Amino acid sequence: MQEIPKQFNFQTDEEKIYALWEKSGFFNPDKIRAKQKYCNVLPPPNANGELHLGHASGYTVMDIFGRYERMKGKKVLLLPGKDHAGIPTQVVYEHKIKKERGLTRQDLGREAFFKEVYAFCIDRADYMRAQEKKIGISADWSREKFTLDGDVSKIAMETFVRMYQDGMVYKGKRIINWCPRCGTALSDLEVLHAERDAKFYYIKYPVKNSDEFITVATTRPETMLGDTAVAVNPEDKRYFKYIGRHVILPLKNKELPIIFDKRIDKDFGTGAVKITPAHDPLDWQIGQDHDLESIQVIDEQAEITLAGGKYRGQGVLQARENILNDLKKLGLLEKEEAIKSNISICERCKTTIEPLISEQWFISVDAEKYSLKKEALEAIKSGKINFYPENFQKVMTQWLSGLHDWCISRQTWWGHRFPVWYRGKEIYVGLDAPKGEGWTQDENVFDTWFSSGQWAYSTLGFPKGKDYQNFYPTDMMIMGWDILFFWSARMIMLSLYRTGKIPFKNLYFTGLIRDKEGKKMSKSKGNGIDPLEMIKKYGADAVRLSLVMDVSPGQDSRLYEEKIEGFRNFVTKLWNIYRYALQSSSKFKLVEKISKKDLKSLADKWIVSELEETKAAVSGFMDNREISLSQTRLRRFTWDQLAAWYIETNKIEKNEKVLGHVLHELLKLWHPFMPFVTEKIWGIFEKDKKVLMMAQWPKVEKKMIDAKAAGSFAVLQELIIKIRNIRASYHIDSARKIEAYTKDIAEQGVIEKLSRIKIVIGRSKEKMLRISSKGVKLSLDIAKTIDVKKEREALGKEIKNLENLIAKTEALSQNENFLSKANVDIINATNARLDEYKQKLEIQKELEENLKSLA
RNA sequence: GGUCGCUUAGCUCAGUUGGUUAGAGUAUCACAUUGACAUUGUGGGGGUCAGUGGUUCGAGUCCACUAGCGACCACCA
Repeated sequence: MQEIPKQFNFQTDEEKIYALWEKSGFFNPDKIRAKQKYCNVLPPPNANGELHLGHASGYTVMDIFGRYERMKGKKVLLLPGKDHAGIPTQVVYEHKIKKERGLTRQDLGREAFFKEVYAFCIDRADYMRAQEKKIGISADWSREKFTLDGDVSKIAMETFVRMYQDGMVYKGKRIINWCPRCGTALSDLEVLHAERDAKFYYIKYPVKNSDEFITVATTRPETMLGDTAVAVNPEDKRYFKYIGRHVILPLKNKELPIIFDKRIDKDFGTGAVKITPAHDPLDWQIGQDHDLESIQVIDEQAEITLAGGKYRGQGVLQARENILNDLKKLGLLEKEEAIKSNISICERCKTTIEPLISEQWFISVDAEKYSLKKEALEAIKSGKINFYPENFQKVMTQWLSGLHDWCISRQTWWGHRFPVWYRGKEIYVGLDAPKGEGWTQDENVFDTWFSSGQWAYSTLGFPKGKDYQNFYPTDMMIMGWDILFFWSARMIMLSLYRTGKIPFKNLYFTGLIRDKEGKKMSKSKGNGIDPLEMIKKYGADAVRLSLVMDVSPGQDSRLYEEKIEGFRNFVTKLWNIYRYALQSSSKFKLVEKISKKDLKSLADKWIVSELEETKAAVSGFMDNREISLSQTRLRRFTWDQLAAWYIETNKIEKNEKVLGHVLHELLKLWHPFMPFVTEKIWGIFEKDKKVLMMAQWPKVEKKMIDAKAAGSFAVLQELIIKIRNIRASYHIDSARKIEAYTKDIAEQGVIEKLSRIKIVIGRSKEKMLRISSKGVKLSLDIAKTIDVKKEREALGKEIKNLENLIAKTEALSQNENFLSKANVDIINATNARLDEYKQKLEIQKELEENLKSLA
């Protein structure tokens, strides 16, 4: 007998198993001989931190599909990478040098800063890679990419150059979102909105040549320094009399035109709005349309500019206070009102965004020569990309439809610097610096999503690389829904433009992992769960299961330690099934193939039949990307059928070959979900074979499906459960063997053992409790122990239930509409069901008679 | 304002193209047990599938509306 520990020792074994897989070489698709291919370019995590649950959950899904496809005999490439993650990484590193050395990036200078951050990222990447391996992802590390790698960068740059040549990028002065803390422009997507308590200030603007006033309401009085008009709705009768007239801007004594624009809501505030084109997106638009001057009064540090006169140099909040005081002195502040207001904040640092006019680079999403927007919409509409869940297709379509030009220049240092050079009024856009003297390179770097948006093909060596030829378009892309717009939409647009093809055939969204209360996990709240700590405590397999089981795509899920613990117990259960097998016989081994001849007992036929049904169901679910359903089905087979019933019968009527076969197939079926424990067990049994990871996914043997055996076994189970039930409700000592009489019975041994009774063949004595399932009857010698009244009540309830069912089913089976419209299979099944109910009813009535006789 | 979700057992969630008497995990209660099982086994209780209406022979599943919750997008001067 082999000695094997009571549970899987994941703490020491996981690392060895991962090393074994790496050594086997099969993470690398070049080592796999197969015609069919499967590729998933993995989303690169930001190379500035730690592996968190979001990564863990995504990787688990990616790995499950990857391992499944590999076992199905495909050349599988899971291509890992890291993202330089422009702004977030810069923010992290700036904090670091401030804290550790008291330095700013300016102290270091651009070049030195970049070098340091680069080294930092490489170091973090090593650290994170080790973490990624812990979750078990079967990625080809030899192909790992970084967004700043030369080849990857070059492709991204080329795309920019081409787009420039195709008239799809332009540089222009526009109102943009400015983060004063990060010191850069941001795209609309990088701006969040938050509701804050604010004040609405009503300010009186004197009307020129009169003693009247027009009152405007604003939450940002400091911007009035840059006002260039007051606008009202053209249908607002209150202001008709001011057509063609002017107001005087207080504090600056400047004449402002009164303009009419239908974008002004006459029911909001006073219906009159101060227009500051330089510091408000809507005002900017109105300013453009009415040819208004833009006066920048707030600078990039969120301080008042020279144009702000005496308020120059003050921070916006300080200026606001001073301006309000001055207005009060002049009697021009009519009133203040507390309101809730939506403000824009920086996604990364939560600083209030200052909208201001700035010269930036933009991608035109709807250019004349090539419309990124239209092409993407069309590709999605054509259904070339399968969305999981499907409704995210709508979300994507809607977002694309309303897409504006995308600001891609960032005034940070960490990232791809624009391949643009200037000399006087000359501009040069190209991959390499232009020849000649006096050129200076554009200071900006690309929005990080511009390079990651090209990840699907830039990592594969577009356009000539072997991987690109082999694996593009990729098969699968998996990400959290929170980066749907940031990433997947941009990947679709940029890939279509650059390669003419969709980047991936399937787009699968995972939900967010929340805490037990459904709250978002975050460092500041301290409610986060560290996946690595959990792996250490419960094992990677348990963590994997807890992240994907009973979870559906795109739907958020909650995670808490008890849940992981439950899955750890399941891993232990699986382990012990194999431990039992090993201990049951010194010769036990896994069996690859069996034939019908090997099936001896009813239980053998039943379990093999169930195995085949399970294989078919699991494969079907997996092909539909239904991870959770696959697992649920497998779990039921493993625990409720195999462990609870078959192994119990196997203790009575051993059939090592059948058990060995079932366990052989079971390991394969579980492997994509629980790679470590299954590989470990496989290694114990199949020392000389290649790794389980490369074993062939089970094929369904239809001829082994045996409905008759399944039916007979169900009868057996019913009888046994009935006896157990009686024992439980009357607390009959488990040691007491109830005597049972019957004329003739199959599977006597199994019934006796599993329900702890002693069967005597022969006529039953008087006053015995009868039980029955289908045609099988047993008389139990416990008439004295039971409460006849209680049993009759229970039986009565059951009889009534059956009668109701029969009435309902009978009505259905005779309904003409049903007969003419329903599918034949359904009709047959309904009739069969009806017969079954009737049979059952008959049995119950017999039992009722029996009970009456006992009273 | 627009869009998209969610609402199923005490809790956390599944529910595959509409078709058995709606499931699992967990919790709880009773009994048993250290026998492959960091426990496990057996059994019980627990749901008018948010509500209303519709389509259908048949609705947890499809449609409409309502309510509550959530998210996203836009805008809020």
